[in-house]
Amino acid sequence: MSKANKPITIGDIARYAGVSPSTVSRVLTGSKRVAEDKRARVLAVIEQHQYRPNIVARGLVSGRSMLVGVLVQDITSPFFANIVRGIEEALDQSPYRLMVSTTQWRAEQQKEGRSLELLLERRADGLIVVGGHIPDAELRAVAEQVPLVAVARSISGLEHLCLQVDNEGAAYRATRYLIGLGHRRIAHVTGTPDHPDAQARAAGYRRALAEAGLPIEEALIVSGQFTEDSGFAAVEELLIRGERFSAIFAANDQSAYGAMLALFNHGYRIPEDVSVVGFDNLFLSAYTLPPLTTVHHPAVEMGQAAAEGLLRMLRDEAPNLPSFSAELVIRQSAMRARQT
Amino acid sequence: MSKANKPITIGDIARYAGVSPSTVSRVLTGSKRVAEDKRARVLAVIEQHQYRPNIVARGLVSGRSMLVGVLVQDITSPFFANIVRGIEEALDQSPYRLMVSTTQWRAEQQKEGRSLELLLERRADGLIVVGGHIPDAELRAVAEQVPLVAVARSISGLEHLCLQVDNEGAAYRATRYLIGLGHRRIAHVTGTPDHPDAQARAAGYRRALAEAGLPIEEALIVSGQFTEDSGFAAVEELLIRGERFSAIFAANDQSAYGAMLALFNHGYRIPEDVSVVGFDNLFLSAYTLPPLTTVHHPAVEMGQAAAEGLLRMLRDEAPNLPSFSAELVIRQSAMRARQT
DNA sequence: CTGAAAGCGCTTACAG
DNA sequence: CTGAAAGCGCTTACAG
Repeated sequence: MSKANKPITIGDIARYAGVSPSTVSRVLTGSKRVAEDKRARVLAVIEQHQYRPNIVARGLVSGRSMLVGVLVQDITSPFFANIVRGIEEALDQSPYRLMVSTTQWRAEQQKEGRSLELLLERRADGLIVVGGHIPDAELRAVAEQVPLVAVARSISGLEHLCLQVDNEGAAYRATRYLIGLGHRRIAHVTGTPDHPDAQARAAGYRRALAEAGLPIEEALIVSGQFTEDSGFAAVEELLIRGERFSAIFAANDQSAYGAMLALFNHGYRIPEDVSVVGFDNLFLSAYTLPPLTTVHHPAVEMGQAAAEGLLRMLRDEAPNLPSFSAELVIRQSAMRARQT
Repeated sequence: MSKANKPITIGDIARYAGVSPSTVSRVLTGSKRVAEDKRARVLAVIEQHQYRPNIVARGLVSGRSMLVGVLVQDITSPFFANIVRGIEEALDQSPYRLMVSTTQWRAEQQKEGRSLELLLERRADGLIVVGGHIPDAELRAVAEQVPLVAVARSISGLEHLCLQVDNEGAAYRATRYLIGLGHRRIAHVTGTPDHPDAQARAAGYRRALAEAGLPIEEALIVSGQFTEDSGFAAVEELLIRGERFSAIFAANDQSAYGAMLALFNHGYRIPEDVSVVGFDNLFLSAYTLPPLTTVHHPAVEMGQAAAEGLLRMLRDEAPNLPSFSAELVIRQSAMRARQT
């Protein structure tokens, strides 16, 4: 089991090439001119021995780990996974690597903070926070010490470091679309009630109704948790209570999937009997039966933009985060309301 | 933008506490006895200054990075994401952190090797390979240098380091189930043709047919890529060719989703007109319409087991990977064949 | 129990 | 252009 062959060091290379370690270092970093013949000799020896500089040691002297910490709520959620993918793509061109830590399945909030600790302890040069529930104050404190950017969550006081879509506006447009289709009784499955995005989307829903002169019926607003099963349970509840509605606006696609299953189980057809609109446009939403009409949330692009912003901060430039809009993608889960 | 306050070091703590750095180190590592009063003093100063030891420096001395590299084909695929989640859960209890690198979207294979390079360069203490297409030979070479474990892929010659389910057997049982339901013309959407898992599943399908005395019709076997769109295209092709079949066994859930959409678009009902069975039991498969009958692939558990095995290797113990079985989960996408 | 010293593998002024 | 020296922040024998 013992891996006897200890890695070869810069000193070994220097010896083999008949130069000093400093010179080897110089050809490695390209920092200064080195005589052509020596450079060639060093390169040959490196190639021959498959030498790879020890980034850890390099990091000690530079004071940088060349690691970007990513704190993600749940890597298993397709939306967050896409953000991470975007981050990884953007970081690939850079010398930075990704160190990830998941937080969601850590029951208590304290553990979430613990994830942060771990990343910091490892001397991540920068941090990208993806969703999650770490208190704003804590994040503000961290941002004092290390470049930080947040995706899909807001941090009050640090708005310029947060990448988000206009949730309220997008939810407003989604609801308006349903109203335009003639629906008058539109139910809403909210996201996790204390989540800012959930609140913003619910606000957009309410505004659309109000502007159209439609009554806002609290009985049609049921709270979910941004999950499939909570969407399922929410619609079950609506159905059991005997509420009347011809459309549902779900706070995200996952809860829309659950809503659709509840409808299906009760024998309702989508969209003939009830229209459903989601939010996020997960990849799978193009494959539900019927394909889901939803708001496109550009997760991959946001992840990329966040990483690029962080890279900028790492170079001591301004983060300069772009803004993204979320457009409605019309598929087949919503249709014109039947005459009532 | 400059983060002026440079991190405080063990030397600072020593000075403040009036002891030597060695002593501080000793209370930190708990390596040797330290007088109670000094220990208390040091601890107080550490607490007061929020000191966190520099793991990079520590790593230089110990020769370990305390980082586990995870090479994953595609973090965006729910199946792989679940494996990563399992890995993370298992590593959480340990002092190791996760460094991930994705490979799939790097077009050429060379780039996939590059991901490996990057992880090695960072001196990952161990590696977990999740899927992917890095050549076996390359992986065997890497395994010589650093503890390595593979999940959801095989490496010939390194079978004891690979965690896999019995793909052939599970596919066999899934197909048998369909046969038991009275289906005689069962189509198969394969996975990526050169992928071992895809081959094993196709072999299981063929064996079930053969054992039941059913003819194996090559026209009913269409190749997919383990993706939604490839499943869609495969079934489209079947339908356009006018093939007759009453059931489909898809090599994985994602291609089953695509297959279902193609069926839906052509007006076929599931399972009344055609039964569909998938493989993986992704979380979402409980929410498709109708819920998908599929083979449960214990991704999270496999990820955990892989991480635990690696942790064992890191302690110079035998990997001792457990074996997992994949059982059929019966839901509503398959039903008894109609009399023909 | 505890401090001074050496060393982990690199990089970077400092002198030639 | 290039080598010797110092130092990055820690840990670990080595002496007391």
